[in-house]
Formats: sequence, structure tokens, C-alpha cells
Amino acid sequence: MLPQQKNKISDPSETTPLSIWFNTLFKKYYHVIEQELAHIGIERYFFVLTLICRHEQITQQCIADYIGIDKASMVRIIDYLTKKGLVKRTTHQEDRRSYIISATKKGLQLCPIIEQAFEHVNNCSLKGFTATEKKQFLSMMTRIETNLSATLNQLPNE
Amino acid sequence: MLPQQKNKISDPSETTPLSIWFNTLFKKYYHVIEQELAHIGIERYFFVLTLICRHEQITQQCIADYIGIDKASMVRIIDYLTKKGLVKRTTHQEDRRSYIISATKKGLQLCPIIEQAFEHVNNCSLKGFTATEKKQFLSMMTRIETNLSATLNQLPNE
DNA sequence: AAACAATAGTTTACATTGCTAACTATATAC
DNA sequence: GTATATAGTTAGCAATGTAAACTATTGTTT
Repeated sequence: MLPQQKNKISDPSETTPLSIWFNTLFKKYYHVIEQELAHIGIERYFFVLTLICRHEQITQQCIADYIGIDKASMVRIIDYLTKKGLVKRTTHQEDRRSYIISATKKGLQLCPIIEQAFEHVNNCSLKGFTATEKKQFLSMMTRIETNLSATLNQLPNE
Repeated sequence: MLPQQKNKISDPSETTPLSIWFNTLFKKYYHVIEQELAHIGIERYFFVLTLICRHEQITQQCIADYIGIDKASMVRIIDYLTKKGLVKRTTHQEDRRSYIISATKKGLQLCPIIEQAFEHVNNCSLKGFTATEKKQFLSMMTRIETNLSATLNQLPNE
């Protein structure tokens, strides 16, 4: 439907890219998390910290691959968390090119607070969803990710 | 499951924030679109251009509200599309503070190409989904957006 | 009608992000 | 042993998000 009154954008249609949805939901979710965690002493990289806390033998490259950013940005993130006293680098014994990133006590104390916030905002997001619907939704997102990865690989040349 | 071998991050759990999903899917979708539209002469703002083409009486503020960015960024986007000869600003007759943003012939020619790409990548993303599942998925995202907006409004203070 | 507040848009400035390239150090392959 | 690949660092660049100060116009109050 085209805008009847002055400044109204019509509803999403067949040709509305899904990326708009994903981006909007991402931003709204992130705003909520920022508010809920405004008091804990860091403003960013909450999820990276939980990954580090939950894994014993994690390297920078490993995290970077997982969340899909490059290693240069990863350096900045670990620098930030290190300055805040939440994580530390230790030389990897079996591969001395890399570092094991591990959480400090302070980092480990923060982790459950962050995870509770994630769980809480997940629940807020999925309010009104039955258990089956929640499962379905996560499964659908997994399928979409698989589809998009396949599409990316099939593209002619990068 | 914790990492058995050297650098493996465990699968998403209850405390994996949905934002990670949304962000990952957004990025992957956008990469595909960038590749598919690499030849049309613009590298960004595809969706904004289609919005402008599809609406007769659209202002910058209106677009900014819709996609959730601020008006300063909006100026840059319209500048970019104007330089590319795809849109133009015309003073709004009823409110001379604002501009009507409209597409040029060149812009209108590009619009169906972009929309086809969106439809194509939407279909790639939802490959294997039944019509019912597609509907369900979109409806679920709408519900999540509503939930998150409600949560944001309920937050104590900004 | 004059004063005041609100709104659309512009400009400037700053911090963050994503990415690339050049680099060091170490590990792996031949 | 030499060549190649990989983990991480550093520097630099363009894009993004945001905030503040600003102009021009509109709406409200009195």
C-alpha cells in the first residue's frame, strides 16, 4: 500500500529484503542489552567475554572466525577487555604463534551477569512463543544461515 | 559441548543472544546482495533507493525513522544517491522545511533490478521452507520486533 | 502579531567498525 | 633448509552512528 497520508512508509512486501529485518532486530536487541548491562563496567563485547569464559583453550582467531570478523578487529576487542582487567593473553604452549585468551577472576564474575541478561532479553524477545515455536524459530534461523552460506559459496567469483 | 579439540567453539546455547543470530544473518545476506548487485553502479543503500522509488511523497526524516537511523546519516545517504544521479531533492510545497526525495529515471530503472535481487536472495534464504513456514517466520520476526519495542519502552530511563 | 518551542535538514566532529596491507614470529610442507 | 602458511600486531582508510550547533520554517501560546 502506498502512503495515503503525508509521511508514511508502506508495510513490508515480498521484495523487502530479510536483511532489513535482521538488522532492525539486531539493533533493537542490542539497545536493550546495552541498557540492561549499563552498570557492569564495559559497554561492548559482552558476548565475546562470555565465549572466553566458557572455553578453556580459545584463541583470537578462533573467536574471530566464530563471530565473523577479521583478526585485526579481534585484536582491538581483546585489547579492550584486557584493559578492563577481564581477560588475559597467555602464550599457547603447543603453538607459540597464538595466545590462549582466558578470563580473569573479574571476568568470570561478570560472565553470569551477562548471560542472565542474554537469557532475559531472549525471553523478552520470544514472549508469547510456545516452546515449540521457540524451537521452530531457532531451527529456521539455522536453516537460513545454511542456505545463505551455500549461496555465498556458489557465487561466481569474489 | 566444550571444545574437545584445539580451537572449536561450542554450539549455541540458551544464553546465546539472539542478536548474534540476527547480526550473522544480516551480514551474510548483505554479502550476497553486494555480490549480486556489484555491477549496477552503487555499492550501498539499495533498499533506501527502492523505498524512494516506491513512494511518491517521502522525506528524509520519514526514511530515517523507518530504517532506524538518524537524520545526519540520512543526509549522507541522500547525498550519495544524488551524486550517482539516482534521486533528487525537491522542496516540499506544504512544509518548506523538508524535501521530497524522488527517484530520477535512472533511479527508477535500477529499482526493479534491486527488487529482483532482494526477491531472489529472499528465496535463496528461505529455500526448503513451505509457504506456511515462510509466513510463520515473518510473523515471528514481527512478534519479536513488537516484543523488543515494548521492552525498550519499559526500560527505566534512557 | 510577537514570542517561543518544535521540526527538517545541514554541517562538523568524534569514536567505533570493518577491512586491507605490511609486518614479526612461529609452524608446517616439500 | 627453504618456501609457504598461519597467529597476531600495527597502521591507515572509508563507512557508520551519534551528538551538538546551526539555519530555516512551522506551530503554539498569549
